[in-house]
Amino acid sequence: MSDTPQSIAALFQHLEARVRAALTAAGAGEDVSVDLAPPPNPEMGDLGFPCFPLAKVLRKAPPLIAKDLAAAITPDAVIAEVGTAGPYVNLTLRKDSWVRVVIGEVLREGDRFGAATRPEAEREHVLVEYSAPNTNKPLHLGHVRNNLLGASIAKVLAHAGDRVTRVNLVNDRGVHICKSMLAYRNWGGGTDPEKAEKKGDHLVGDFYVLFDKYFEAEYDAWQKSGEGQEKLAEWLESPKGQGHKKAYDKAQAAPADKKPKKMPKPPAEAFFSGYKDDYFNQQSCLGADVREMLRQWEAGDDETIALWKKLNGWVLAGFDETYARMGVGFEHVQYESDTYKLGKSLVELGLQKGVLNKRDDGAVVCDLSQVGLDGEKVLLRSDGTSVYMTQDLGTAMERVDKLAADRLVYVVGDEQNYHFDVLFRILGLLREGMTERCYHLSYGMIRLPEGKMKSRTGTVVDADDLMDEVHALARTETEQRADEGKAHTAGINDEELDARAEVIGMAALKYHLLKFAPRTSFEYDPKASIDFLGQTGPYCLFNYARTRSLLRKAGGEPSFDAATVARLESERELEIVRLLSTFPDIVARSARSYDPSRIAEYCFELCKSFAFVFTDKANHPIVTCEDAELRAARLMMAAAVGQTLRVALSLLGIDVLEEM
RNA sequence: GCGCCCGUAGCUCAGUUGGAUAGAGCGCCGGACUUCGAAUCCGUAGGUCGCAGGUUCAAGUCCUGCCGGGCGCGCCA
Repeated sequence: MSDTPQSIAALFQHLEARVRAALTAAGAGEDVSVDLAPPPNPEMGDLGFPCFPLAKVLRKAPPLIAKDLAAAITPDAVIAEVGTAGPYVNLTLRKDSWVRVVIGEVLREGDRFGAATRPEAEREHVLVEYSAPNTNKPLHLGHVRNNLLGASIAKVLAHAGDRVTRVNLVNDRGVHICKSMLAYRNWGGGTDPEKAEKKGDHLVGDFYVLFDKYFEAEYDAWQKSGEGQEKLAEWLESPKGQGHKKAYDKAQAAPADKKPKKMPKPPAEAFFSGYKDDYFNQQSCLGADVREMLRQWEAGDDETIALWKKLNGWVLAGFDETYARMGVGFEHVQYESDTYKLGKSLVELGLQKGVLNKRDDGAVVCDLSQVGLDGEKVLLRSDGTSVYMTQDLGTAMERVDKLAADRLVYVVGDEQNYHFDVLFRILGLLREGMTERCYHLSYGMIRLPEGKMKSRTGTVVDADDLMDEVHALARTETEQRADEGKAHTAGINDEELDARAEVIGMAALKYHLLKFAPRTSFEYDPKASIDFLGQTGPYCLFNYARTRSLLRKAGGEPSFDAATVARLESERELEIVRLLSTFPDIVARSARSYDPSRIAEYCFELCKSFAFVFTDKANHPIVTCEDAELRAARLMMAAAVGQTLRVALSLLGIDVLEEM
């Protein structure tokens, strides 16, 4: 009795040890896992486990084993009762010590609640790379998901006990950057963000679109030219062209109910859309200009570098504004213009180790059959230049060696799944154990009702516009409530109104994008993203505000008292306590599975459970409770809910409001 | 053609190392504002978990095949 656990973790450990002891006494081996989970019905108990796996070892019927085990686990300072339900053993906890430990820990730990504490030596250094924007156009909805996901998982990992470094690898060089630069030089007329009254990233993005417009016109004209028609005719005669024509004719001739889902394009259209990249690289004047510009950039041409620096400066300044508003940041920012040459020395190492080999044409490749994949991957072109994969290999190795990272997490869309699979496996070839250190936090694309987002054609949801939009909606909502005299908005000034609208709008957006598991791809519904009803950010904020309102009315934060808090004993109150007790485990699971949506889900569950008690004024009065001791206990509970909610929401990057 | 991911309520999605009666939001329908904040709360209805086999004491979860959808498979990034 003297060894009553003083923390949630100790309490669970104690329970597991009691169960383990009973299992061992019954003759089960150490390998049988103890898996305590709440029974489907609270009347059965608080935690239970099935005895099926023991049947083989003990050679007895599961219900009999359950009976024996239940008898072997005697009540103690935390276990009130042990019962069985068929093959299940169920523990009922002593509610007083249970409530005392849980609420006590929440209020004692404050913003550290749910955080894993481990010795410094055991903390791993995790590097989270996210955002990784191209400096040729502004950020869009896809980047928003990436940024929110990356920023959130970084916070979750840190809370779960890792040492986290957030890294941005800015893609600031290459053909696509030169397209914007060329368009600006040709048709920009010396404009700048100030003259154009436009954020720098948007201004540069306009030139990227402009380049594409000119290029399309050029390509269009070429298609009608003799040379274009000649190429088309050549293709139509080729086996590939013939094959396509056959498929096209067949689809055309098919009866209406047997048409294929995806109609093949008319032959000419199919050829020209497929030939676009070849045209850009072979015939296009603009393409040649862009390549020449890239060549000059690599040669360090003063004028080109100056232009590059000017445009990149504008874009990065624009990004900084967007990042700041989203509440995301980085400890390290790397630029590809600095890192793109990394990896070449690794290729040497790989050749020495014999895991890479030089092909007859001079290219250095990795035979992927070594790692269970098909084909080979080129790491150095025959002209000796490196590819994207080579840079990634070099960057990864450098992060491990120079930044002393134990683990590398890459937040990148799922269209690059294969790339990272290959990358991690080749890293493993170059150095033992590297594969296991890497994780690709892959996430699904967000589709628009019109289909896929394409920045060149302008069918994008711009990040800045999106934030303006959610802000405006939250503002309208808040004003409306002020007018109706409902909300706590009477007499607040415009500045405060705006600040609240920003928090509420961003909460709606962030929650909406983080509540889906990362791998889930979904269609972007503008209405749902700013929804305030149901499982949403504003709903969570609202319930947090309710807890704060209670404490204000009661005259401030309650001080914890173990004897008093034990007065919480209704089923609904105990459900809240149970939920609070699981938060540390939720954080750990979220970190382990790299999935912030578990935190989002948890926030909602906790809110719902609190709202149930909060609105049950007949049976659960809080501030108005006449029993002073019970009132104090419930205020502690409200404080604990608010505290936990604030921590959980902060892991999603969501700020809270005292009033809304 | 090959590889990976997905298919769960009308819609959008959860579902832990396989465990007890598969959940939530939205929508629908029906209730609840003289009382701590109705941006709320409670309740009802809604399921052959894509299909067919298999493994297991136990399968939405694991294996195989098929159907349907997405993504990828370059000396691009």
